[in-house]
Order: sequence, then C-alpha cells, then structure tokens
Amino acid sequence: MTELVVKPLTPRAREIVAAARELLEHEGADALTMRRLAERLSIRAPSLYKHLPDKAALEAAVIATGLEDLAAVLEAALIAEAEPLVALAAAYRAFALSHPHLYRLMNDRPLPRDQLPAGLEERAAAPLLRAVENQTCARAVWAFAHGMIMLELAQRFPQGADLDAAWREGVTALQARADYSRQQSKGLD
Amino acid sequence: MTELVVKPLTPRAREIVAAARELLEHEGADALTMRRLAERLSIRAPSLYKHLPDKAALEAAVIATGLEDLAAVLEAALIAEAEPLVALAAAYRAFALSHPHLYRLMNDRPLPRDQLPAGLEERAAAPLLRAVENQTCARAVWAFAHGMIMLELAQRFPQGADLDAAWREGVTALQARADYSRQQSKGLD
DNA sequence: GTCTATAGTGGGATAGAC
DNA sequence: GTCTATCCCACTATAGAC
Repeated sequence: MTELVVKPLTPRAREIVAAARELLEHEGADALTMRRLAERLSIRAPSLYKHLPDKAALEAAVIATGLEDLAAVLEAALIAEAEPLVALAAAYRAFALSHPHLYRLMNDRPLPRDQLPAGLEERAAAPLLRAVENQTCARAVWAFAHGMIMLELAQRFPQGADLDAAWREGVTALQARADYSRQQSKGLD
Repeated sequence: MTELVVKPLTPRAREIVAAARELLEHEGADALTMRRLAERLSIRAPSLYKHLPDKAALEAAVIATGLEDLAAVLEAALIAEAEPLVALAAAYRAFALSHPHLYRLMNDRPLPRDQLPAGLEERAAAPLLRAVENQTCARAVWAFAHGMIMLELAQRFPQGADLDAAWREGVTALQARADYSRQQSKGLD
C-alpha cells in the first residue's frame, strides 16, 4: 500500500538530467537521444542505464524540471500585480518562447504523472486558478495561451502578423468573462 | 519566371496519398513510413519513389487533402447560421477530433507552403475571417480553438473536465470582443 | 510500375568485464 | 560508474533489372 511513487534521483542522475535538458533546449527533441546525451557527458551510452532505467524516465525527469521552473515563474508573476491575468499570460508566453523545445516536450503529450513529484502539476496550475477563480475560465485562458504559443512555434501565423495584438485581444476578452463570472458567483454568496 | 509551383499528381500517386492518409489516421504519425505505406498497398517501399519524390512530398500531399476537407467543412458550417462563430468552432472541433493524427500533421509544424495548391491555406482561413471580420480577433479565436484541441488530444485536461463548458466560455468571450470591435469600426465609416 | 539488393544512418537497450 | 561488444530494430533512399 505505502508505495514510493517517485524514486528520488541520485546526484549523478541529476547531472544527467540537467545535461539532457540542455541538449533538448539547444538542439531540439530529435537530438535528445541516449547516444547524443552520453556524448555530451563524455561517457558511453550504455553507462546512462546505470543511473536511469530508460529514456522515458529521463524525459519524465526533464519534464519535472520544466514544470518546477514554470511554476516558479508563474508564482513570481502573480506577486503584487494589478492585472494578474495579463502578468501571467506574459510570463507564460516568455517561458514558452525562451524554452520552445522544452515547452513542447512538456505539453504535446500526456504528462507522465506517475513519474512526477506529487503535487507538481497542481502547483504549476495554481497561479492561473488564483487569478481567475474559475476552473472553466482558467481552462479557456490556458487553451488560448497554449494555442498562441504552438501556432507561433509552428510558424503558422503569417509573416509579420501582430501577435502582441492577438495576445491582448484574447487576454482582454477572457479577462472580461472572468470578471463577469466572478460577479455572478458573488451574487450567490 | 512562369514556374509551375505545384506539380499535379498522377492518378497512381493520388492512390498512394489516399492510402497514406488512411494509414496516418488509423495508426498515427509514427506509422506513416514508406515501408508501412508500401505494405498497405501490397508493393515494396522503393516502388513508391517512382510516384513521389520523397517522404516530404507525400506528407505535403496528405496535408493538402486535409486542408481541402477542412475548408469544405468550415464553408458548410457558415451557411445559414445565426451564430457563425459558434458554428465554426463546433465544426473545427469536430474535424480535429475526428481526424486527430491528421490534425496534428497539419498544424504542429510549418506548412509546406511551396508544395500546396495556390490559395488553399487562404481558403481554409476565409470562413473564420468572414465570421469575425477582424484579423486580430480571428487569430485569437483560432489560437483558442487550436489550444483546446491540442490540450485535449494530449490528454492534458483532468479526467472528467467539462470541455464543452470551456469551449463555450472561450467562444462567448471572443464573440463579445469581435462584436465590440465590429461596432468600433462601424463608427469610423 | 514493380522488383531485388543494398547502402547508409540512426535509434534503444542488454550482458558482462573492469 | 564506466567500459566494450553487441543485438535488434527501424528508417529514407538509390541503382539497376525486368
């Protein structure tokens, strides 16, 4: 019954994960192979398996570091801001665009929830929930932000499109809805 | 100067592209290999290269069929609808969820624009532009829809999350903004 | 239009010695 | 903790015969 869901990494494993994240961020997802990673660490690929069970565990550990960083960035954005949603959107966007390959790894497949520290996913989601106080609104805002980022990273917007304007448009629209639904629920108290 | 940008496919090539799309849709992007495709057609992989120059051309042709279908679906959704944006969102979502692997292939990388029929991308975008009459709004709506779909396909929403509600929230919010900006620009006429 | 043969590259992973 | 040796897999693509 009492099951250790997430095994802590050894110090050496943490070094390997850090190198994996660097490799991913600098050279993209295709470059994140056990061979390339070993090369970066100046060891042989098979040695990696003494520290991490397989590639999935490596990716999960990289994702975990990304979620920690994202959570920290969003928490910081929320401190003493007059317009929390605007600040959150800017911080989320900045994080994604500074770490495009990491962002994709974190978000374009199911989270390896059973290999993540307990509560981490919730911690990353919490700032947005605090800002809009409504799960449904929060999901809509997240989807908008995620869509803007993915379309920008995939170069699907036309050359020269004013993406700042599109962000303002979406955030403004959803902010207004969030304010409205906040008022609605106050009326029920 | 007069350059044929897109070479028309031979009938046999079209059969191959149709088979490729079926393979993609039924078994996912990883299954779309020249070998698997040949196997499905009961020929050998090298034979494919007599009909299509390489895998990139095959993918571009599959993407083109997807864009044609999407454009048709969106055009149909716009006919005689009291709430065009609501209808468009529903049609876009239905298309994406009925063809998840195709949708990803179409949207998570840069479009191979030089291998697509002229005007096709614009044709797929036109219905939304007609519905909101404002490029910036249109981009925000597209991003919202794309984000909802990608997060749903990646199973990033919690089990049991009310996604219909999130769609309504986003579409309502952006509809209101679009109406507002339509009024603003009418004032300037 | 299809074939066989094959080149060239790359991937994840294991066994067992040191 | 690292190594060598190795397995087995898969992929795109080309050459040249039929």
